[in-house]
Amino acid sequence: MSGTPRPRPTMRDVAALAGVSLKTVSRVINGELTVAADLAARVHRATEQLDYQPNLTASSLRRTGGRTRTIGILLEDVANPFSAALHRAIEDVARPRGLAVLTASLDEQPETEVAMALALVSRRVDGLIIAPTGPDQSYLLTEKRNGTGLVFVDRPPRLLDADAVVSDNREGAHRATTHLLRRGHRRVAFLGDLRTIATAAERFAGYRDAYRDAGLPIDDALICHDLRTVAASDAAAQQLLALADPPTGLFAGQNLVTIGVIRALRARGLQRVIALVGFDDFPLADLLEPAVTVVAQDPRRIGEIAADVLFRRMDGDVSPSQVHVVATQLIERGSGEVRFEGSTKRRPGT
Amino acid sequence: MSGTPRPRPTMRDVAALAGVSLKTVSRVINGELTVAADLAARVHRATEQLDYQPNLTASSLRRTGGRTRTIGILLEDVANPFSAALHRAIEDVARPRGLAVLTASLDEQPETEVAMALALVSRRVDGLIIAPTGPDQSYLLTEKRNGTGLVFVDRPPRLLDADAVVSDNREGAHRATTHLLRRGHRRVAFLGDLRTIATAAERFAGYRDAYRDAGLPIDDALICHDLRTVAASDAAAQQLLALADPPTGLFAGQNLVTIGVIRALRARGLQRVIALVGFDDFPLADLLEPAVTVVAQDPRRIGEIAADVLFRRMDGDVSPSQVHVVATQLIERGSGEVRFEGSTKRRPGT
DNA sequence: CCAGCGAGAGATAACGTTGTCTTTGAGGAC
DNA sequence: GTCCTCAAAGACAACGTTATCTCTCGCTGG
Repeated sequence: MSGTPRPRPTMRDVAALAGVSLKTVSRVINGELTVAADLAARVHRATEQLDYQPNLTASSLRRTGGRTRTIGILLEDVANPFSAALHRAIEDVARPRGLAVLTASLDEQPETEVAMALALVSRRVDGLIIAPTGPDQSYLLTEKRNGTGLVFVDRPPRLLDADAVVSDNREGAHRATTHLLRRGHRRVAFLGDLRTIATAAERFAGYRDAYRDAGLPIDDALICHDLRTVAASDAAAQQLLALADPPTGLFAGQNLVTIGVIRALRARGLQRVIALVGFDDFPLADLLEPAVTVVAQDPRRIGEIAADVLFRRMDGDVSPSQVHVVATQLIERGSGEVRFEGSTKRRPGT
Repeated sequence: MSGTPRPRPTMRDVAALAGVSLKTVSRVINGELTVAADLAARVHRATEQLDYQPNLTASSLRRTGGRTRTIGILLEDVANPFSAALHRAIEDVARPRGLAVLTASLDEQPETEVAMALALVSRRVDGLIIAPTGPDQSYLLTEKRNGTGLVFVDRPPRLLDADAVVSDNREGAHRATTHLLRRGHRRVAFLGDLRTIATAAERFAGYRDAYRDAGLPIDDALICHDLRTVAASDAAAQQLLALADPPTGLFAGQNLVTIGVIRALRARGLQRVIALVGFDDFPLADLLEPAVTVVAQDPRRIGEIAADVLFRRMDGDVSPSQVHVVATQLIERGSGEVRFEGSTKRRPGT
């Protein structure tokens, strides 16, 4: 039916049909007010008749500053709830400004981060919001100097001076751990993501701070790092629970880790015996039994702030870059309020 | 430190530094093999020295066909798990082809659909994957004729001939309902999303089919349409459960509806008494008690097929458009296997 | 009545690239 | 040596816009 693609109408075609000059069409399309009403009307009629769609590619090439009205977002994984909420929040701030949003998932692969950042730079995005995964963002130095807005989220940039918006990971982890210590637990295990990830390291630091502030010693046997999947976390938690002197409370330093830990507790029927606090909220946490106590981050807020900061930079703000810290919130739902009673020794039969 | 943005280096600058012509630089950048090795090396050295990044905006303006190496995806909401999984699957197919991905959320607003589609068209995306929300996609007719690839997901297009990839909603709902009828339930309630949404209508049709095939009558008092939120679904379910002659089984025709229904069942302590099957799987459905039986869609598969079809179209495939139907899968987890025993009459005290 | 002005409209060049054509020169056949 | 061929490299125009400059009026004020 359609056959070979027909050439798209251009401003030239509109101008010819409306009987005006090319530049007049440009003025009308861009809403400049120096065009007589009757000419503007003729132009509008012509655009409709031809179904003309302006070519933003050409326009940004010519336009001063080369603005494309497009920004880029690099996230860990658009399908994970934290990233997705961040994404949505940024989109909501960008839309009213007429900005389109390019997205990509990095999957903790530094090479992907560089490749995608450059791919978006080649498309001349006006700004970039990045949840960095590599150990070095200096590859963006030239870009920053060239005028591209640059804001980091979730984790601060390294070897590059730029704005960042992050959760208060250390403080949140401190609160979670203290929450358990206050309820009588002395053996609180830490289960966390890859230590090379800045947020994971911060959360571990918060855990240690809490022990130090409570004047209690940490048993290194209760520390599990580098858990990247639900399955790995499940296995690690099961191993902890099988210790001769097992933990009575668990602090899970990440979303998927929390899920894995819950599976482990269920498998051993300990979900009402062993206390659990997770870092980062997740859907349905309140419908599980027991409902899961978490330190909730606020991805929407992080996204909104990041977008605001980005747009200020894109509008020419050259004040010194800043790290914005977004507070976390401890949500008590039950799993974290299980008190420690009795012996820390292993219950017979489990 | 950075001060005013410096102008970006162009191919011209690279050419000057390397002592070759502009066109030679273009050839090297595009990997054409007709350049002598020593010249190519000089060019590479110059690009690195200047930190040159090709301008894809300019290149797609000039390039035959005006390809931008960018596609657009319009989803209901990038933050909902179904859309996010779809998004991720498409991204995974697009990445190896060097395509960047523009995304936007439509929130069931037809005007947003049109506005965002045109915004992406203005940016000259090579293809569009759309989960349509409006009643009429004919506004894309010109675009299709102009050569933009066009594939619809989740719901078929209306008043426009184009490819679509959808779940087998009717069959899935039929299976879910039959599953309940086979376990002795005679009063199975239907709770669904807005009837104007094509998928919701299909799922309701499947529910009716199942009753018809079983030779049983439907009680219209057990039908609840137009549930858009968890809260509304909760309330609607509670009302159903309070009927003098309440349902003994529930079919929830959508994600959020299922969650609302679970809340209602919990509130009345009926989660092990009344059977529930939900349409569309969701994270942690297996960790709830009882675990939730669902008809799972396969958003990854839908996304992969949509991307494949899109790329074929972009590569010039002009065969007649087609609707690809992706099978659903009934996952028995417990909530849907509760049998009906005894009277359909209201249990005293509930 | 005419210089001067300002606003509306058009002509032209340019943005950074690639398509196409032309030039250059090395190498081979006669 | 001459002619032809062919590959490499460059010159130039063009993609669809917008920035800038110029031109044309109609009006105002003296």
